[in-house]
Amino acid sequence: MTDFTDRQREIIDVSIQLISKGGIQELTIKNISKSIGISEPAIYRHFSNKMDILLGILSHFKNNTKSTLERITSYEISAVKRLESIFFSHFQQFTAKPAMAAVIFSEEIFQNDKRLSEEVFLIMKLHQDAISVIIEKGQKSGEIRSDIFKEQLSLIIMGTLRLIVTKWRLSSFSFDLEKEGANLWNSIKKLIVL
Amino acid sequence: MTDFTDRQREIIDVSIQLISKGGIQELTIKNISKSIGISEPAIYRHFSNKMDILLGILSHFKNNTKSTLERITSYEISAVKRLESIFFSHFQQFTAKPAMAAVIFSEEIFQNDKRLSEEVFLIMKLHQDAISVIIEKGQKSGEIRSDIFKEQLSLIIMGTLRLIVTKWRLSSFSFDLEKEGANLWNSIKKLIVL
Amino acid sequence: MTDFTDRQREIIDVSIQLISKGGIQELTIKNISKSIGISEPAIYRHFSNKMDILLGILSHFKNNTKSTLERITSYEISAVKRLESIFFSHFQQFTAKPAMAAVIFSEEIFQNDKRLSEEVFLIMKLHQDAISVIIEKGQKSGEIRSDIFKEQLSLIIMGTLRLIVTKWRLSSFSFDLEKEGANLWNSIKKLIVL
Amino acid sequence: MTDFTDRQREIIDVSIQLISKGGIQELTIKNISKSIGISEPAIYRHFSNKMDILLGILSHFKNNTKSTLERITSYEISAVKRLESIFFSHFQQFTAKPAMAAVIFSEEIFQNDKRLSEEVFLIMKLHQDAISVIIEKGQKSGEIRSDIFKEQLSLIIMGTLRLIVTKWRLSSFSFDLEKEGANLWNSIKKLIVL
DNA sequence: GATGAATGAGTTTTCATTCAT
DNA sequence: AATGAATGAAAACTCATTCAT
Repeated sequence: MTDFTDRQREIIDVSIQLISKGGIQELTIKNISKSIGISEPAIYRHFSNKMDILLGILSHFKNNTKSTLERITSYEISAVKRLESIFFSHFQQFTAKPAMAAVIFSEEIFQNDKRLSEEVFLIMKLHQDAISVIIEKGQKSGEIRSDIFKEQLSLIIMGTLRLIVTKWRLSSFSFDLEKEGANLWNSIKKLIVL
Repeated sequence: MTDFTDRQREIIDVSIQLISKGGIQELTIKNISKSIGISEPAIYRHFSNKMDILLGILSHFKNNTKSTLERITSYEISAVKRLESIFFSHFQQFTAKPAMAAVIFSEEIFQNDKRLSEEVFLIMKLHQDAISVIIEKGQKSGEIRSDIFKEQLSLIIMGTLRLIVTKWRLSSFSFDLEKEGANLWNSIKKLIVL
Repeated sequence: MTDFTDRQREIIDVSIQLISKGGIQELTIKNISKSIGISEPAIYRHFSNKMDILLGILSHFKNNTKSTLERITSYEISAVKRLESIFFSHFQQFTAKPAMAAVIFSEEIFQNDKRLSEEVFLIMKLHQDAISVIIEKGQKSGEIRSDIFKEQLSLIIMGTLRLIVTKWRLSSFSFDLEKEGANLWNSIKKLIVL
Repeated sequence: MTDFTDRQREIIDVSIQLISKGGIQELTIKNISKSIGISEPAIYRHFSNKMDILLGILSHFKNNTKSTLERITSYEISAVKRLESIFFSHFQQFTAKPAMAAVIFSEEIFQNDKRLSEEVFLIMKLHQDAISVIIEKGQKSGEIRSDIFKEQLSLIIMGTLRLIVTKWRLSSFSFDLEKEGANLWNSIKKLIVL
């Protein structure tokens, strides 16, 4: 749970935007420094190298994921409502920071280094485990259908969520993600509740 | 429907493998030429620049997609069987050429150029339209439930397909994609058939 | 005969160690400050720039050389004993501070600046003149053979001394310099005394 | 016994000159390329990195040393003449290529990497072993005095040789190395022959 | 005395591409 | 169809130094 300084947060933020705009190829120290308005060497006062910036991005995502999931888990609501909350909180976050959408589901960006890809895998598992646990409870309480394994239901839910976000991004954010997402969720609900 | 020479096909193939291994950062003329065993300038005999290689990759994917979809559309089978065929033919292809799995769903790779991202968008739409059409037919014939829009069903199906492939890749191809994919498809079937 | 503050002496000391470890390339303000445990700008409170640190090192060597030579010259002993004292006092100093051995005979380190290389030349001359004077006395008193010019004898003595120190250093100080040096000196004595 | 291309030999040559002029700090890819008159990246066609250039320099020295020593060993001459040949051939080489003198005895230059320092150590040992063997023969044949160990005599000879070369270099090559060297050798001869 | 933040100039190295052969 | 040699541009990173606090 690393604590970042203001400048570090700024660098992470700008980096996410750069990746979102043109892929990792766009994430250069020059581009970061230009975006912030400081010199290139100044970046190295705040992160000892580029890898550390990428790890910073992932750490930021992980903290985000953790606190969102913890918040939702703390609510006293039904399983389906819980899943809905996860769905909707993602859409809210992406609408607020569209750049995040381009990076958080792009495992490819982080695949060229073990430490990075492991971290990505961990974040993915965090989501999946949380969703699986919720589904399991829903299945036990009779809220959610039990004729399909919870792992598969969680795959279907997450996959759908990811794809609509990807489409939203590829369409240059041309539709209302929160609205379309809500519609989509209603359809998923129809499929999984008893 | 560009026709590629043997060498061009070789370059495209090797390029897909390189991207699969380490992201686009790994796709350099040097790496391509080293993998093939020819000199760097030799690459330029076959593609006039790097962009053309990337376009070549996408053209290859598009041709693949088209012929697969055409083949499946030509069969006289039910809508559900058709969807299943699309699912399974993907899993077969990825199992045969795992590198493809890392590239075909990675829109981020091609996002830094308009011609590339448009091409990516087109391939995605090709799939989606085909699936939508099939679902529509299935809904009309009473095979598939009609209380959910075909666009949404197609999103759910494609999203799930994509995510299991991504997981397979991130796990370093550590499970049997064809088997797990078949299981998953059975679950999806339960959800969408009447 | 500059007087150094404690901090300045510390910086000079640490600098010698750094050069000893990895050549001048290792002597950076960052490395100095890290070794001491203060910030980089803090170094500039004590030396106005890097050149001044290098001059400080040489000044330190010069003071050392001078006082050693003066001390030895003050003794009322024979010429041969005097030469032996110079030899042995070097070995003692290097054994106590091995890092010095790597720097004091490395004229190359200081060659890229006139002020530095002149200073180096001067220190070398200090040694040589002292040795020459002693040899001359020894030759006049009949202690040392006179069929070889004092300049050449001094070259032979100093060259041998330097080389054994270099070998000691290149062997990572793996033998007892004082012992081996004493043996070597006995052999030299055989060569030069009548 | 690596074979170098013309360009590689040129790079090695220029590198030795640069180091001679201003120490390793002067040996930058920029300076090399500027001296030769090609671009910086062009250097990398001929050496894959800077380390390889340094290894190239040492390989050059090693080959030189080996062939010189082999040549001298092949002559049917007395031990003393042999030593003299080694002495004189060094002085000839340095007079022809003064830059070499600044690099070949500067172990410090190569100390920041294991592979380099090991290679330096090896070259030094090559010389020393050759001289030791010659001295041993001379002692057996009664040519050279036997009351001093051959290792020590070799140290004295090599140390003296090195120091006069260093002085020649520090004096900006201001005296005739071959002449002064010859005088010095005559004095050494007086010391070691019976 | 000391530090956090910053910078201009420079380091090694890689990249896509060109050209003469 | 292929290669050896080369290059301009740019990459990540380091260095000595400055300045406000």
